[in-house]
Amino acid sequence: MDQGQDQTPLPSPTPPFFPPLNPPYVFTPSLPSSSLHPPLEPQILPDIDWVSLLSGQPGLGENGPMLESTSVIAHNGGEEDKGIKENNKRKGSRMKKATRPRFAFQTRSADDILDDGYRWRKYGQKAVKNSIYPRSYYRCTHHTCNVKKQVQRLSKDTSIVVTTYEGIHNHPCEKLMETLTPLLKQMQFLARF
DNA sequence: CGTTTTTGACCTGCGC
DNA sequence: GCGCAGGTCAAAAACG
Repeated sequence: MDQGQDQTPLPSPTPPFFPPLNPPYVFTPSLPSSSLHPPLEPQILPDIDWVSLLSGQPGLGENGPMLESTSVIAHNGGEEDKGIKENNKRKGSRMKKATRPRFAFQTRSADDILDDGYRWRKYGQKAVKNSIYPRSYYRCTHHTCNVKKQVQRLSKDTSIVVTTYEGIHNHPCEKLMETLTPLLKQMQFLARF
């Protein structure tokens, strides 16, 4: 099932998603380009315990010590990934050893699904303890790409969606290419004169 | 009819 | 060892 993606060299240091870049990131709002939701006021959110969040520790969360916070928000396979490594130390074929980079950010949005330019297929949904909202699991639909993301709405502040990306896309952003291709063609055409 | 979503079952790690 | 929680699989259903 898994295909040894771990050895895949990272194509670039660029985060696997668009557009969040520098954590802690408050991305407001993030809505599909086609949607017509009224814009929401940008707002600085309270700190979150990203260590717990990113390492998949129990208590992801919305309750408890979560607000004690730290600035660690992106994981790149370094020391901070202990939790992930432990979590993936499995013998089954479906597990990876995983030192995959993980990034998480919050979005104040009415939509759970952010339009980040990539296509995702949902492969699971789980009820989360102490949360009225389930967590959804998505995988990039590109056949050679193994990037995953988790999406969960905070029950504490229902306007906030926490999205966690895991892995790096090894292919261009489809939507970006869609936009750029006609432009490139036009440039090539003009370049002939 | 191909693709995506839904959802229950299964697997694993962790705490007690 | 047991139960719980998180993550994934995979068959069936839904959708375009």
